[in-house]
Amino acid sequence: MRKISESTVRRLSLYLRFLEQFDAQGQATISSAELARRGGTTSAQVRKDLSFFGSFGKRGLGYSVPELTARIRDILGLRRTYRVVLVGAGRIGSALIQYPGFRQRGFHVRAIYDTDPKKIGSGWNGLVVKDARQLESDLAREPTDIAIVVTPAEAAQDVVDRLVRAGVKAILNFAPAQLVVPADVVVKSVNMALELETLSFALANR
Amino acid sequence: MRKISESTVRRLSLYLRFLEQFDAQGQATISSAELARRGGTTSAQVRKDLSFFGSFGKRGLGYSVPELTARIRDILGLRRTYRVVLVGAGRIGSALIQYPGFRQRGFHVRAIYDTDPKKIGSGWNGLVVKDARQLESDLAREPTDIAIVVTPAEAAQDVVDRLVRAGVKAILNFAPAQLVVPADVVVKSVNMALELETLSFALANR
DNA sequence: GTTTGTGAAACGATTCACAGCT
DNA sequence: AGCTGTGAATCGTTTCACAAAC
Repeated sequence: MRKISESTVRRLSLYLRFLEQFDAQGQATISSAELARRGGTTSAQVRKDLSFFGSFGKRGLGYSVPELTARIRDILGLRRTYRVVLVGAGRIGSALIQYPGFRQRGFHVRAIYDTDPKKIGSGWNGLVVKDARQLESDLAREPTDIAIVVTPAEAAQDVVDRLVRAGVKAILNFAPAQLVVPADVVVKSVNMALELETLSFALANR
Repeated sequence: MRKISESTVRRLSLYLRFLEQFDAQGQATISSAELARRGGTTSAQVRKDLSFFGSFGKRGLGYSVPELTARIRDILGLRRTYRVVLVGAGRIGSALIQYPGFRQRGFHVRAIYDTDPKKIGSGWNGLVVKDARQLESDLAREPTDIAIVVTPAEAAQDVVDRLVRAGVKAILNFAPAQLVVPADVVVKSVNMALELETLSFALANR
């Protein structure tokens, strides 16, 4: 497939959220202009984003809400569910695991790992924290799509290496570390301090 | 000042983190090539990023680690500390407030607000959760730079409107909602479900 | 000899504008 | 008449490549 930019993918996710809202309100069709208004972009951008994947609209009419919803779900790979494991049973992990948005969209957290003996064995939202040493044997038994890494920065690269060796192809990283992975593994890093720094930059430069 | 792109600012944050590490190791100088290697970019990109703000290096030698560190801190507005308030005393807020990276970089969470009577008055990492109705009067007394919004999606726009009216100029938003603010207010949204969807897209399109 | 700083070139993303369907 | 789909034009960002500084 032609190379799709990250911004296009992020906008598709946004459009999907709006489409779900319109669908819930029973609205049958929607124009690119209306989607653009909601998403803070332009109608041409919406049409261009969609055009990479096909032509889903009707000229003069707009897009069928249920159809476009289904198409975008398809494009984003949201028809199936994903097995997710969480490495690091700290506060951020704890918050993430209970975030309803994950489950709603088919991301099922199936195991939590930590190295701290005090945490191992404790219950966590219906799951028991497992010993991180079990990671390899568990993943061999239960192939897993996505790992969320919430370890301290020092531990992150080692954990990621082990996850990659065990066949994990997608990693969401919250550790403030720059991770190295093979080309066929995709990493998305979320770094809170960095987000705040874009704000302080904006405040300082006005 | 000339318009600086968001990607440049994010990279500067990254460089800063690396510089701090090099500084801790007592390294005196660093080349754009070495910074690039660590940050997963190119030396030309590093030099271009810095060139928007001045020329900080010595040809043939590289950059003085302490000097460049100081310059980037300056650029990012990290010389001063920031008063931060948190709106929404849920799990994500709880995790964020204890994240040491914030305090280390001068972002001081000074108050937490919620509307839930069961949460109001409870202790939270040395702070007491306050009634969200106090927001306006508190902000009038203690001007605040940054607000972190961790409310449910439905409540977010209302909270943001009140924050903006009270003079807050920068908002870090974790609620899965598209927020509308005046042009002089900067909003940075972090949306976990959207991050995961970029991963599922990558997994689906290989 | 090494590495910066920076115009110029290449690339990529967004916006324009309009022909083509409904 | 209204709105999509899409080449072409525009705009912004990254990479190249080299003169200048050390």
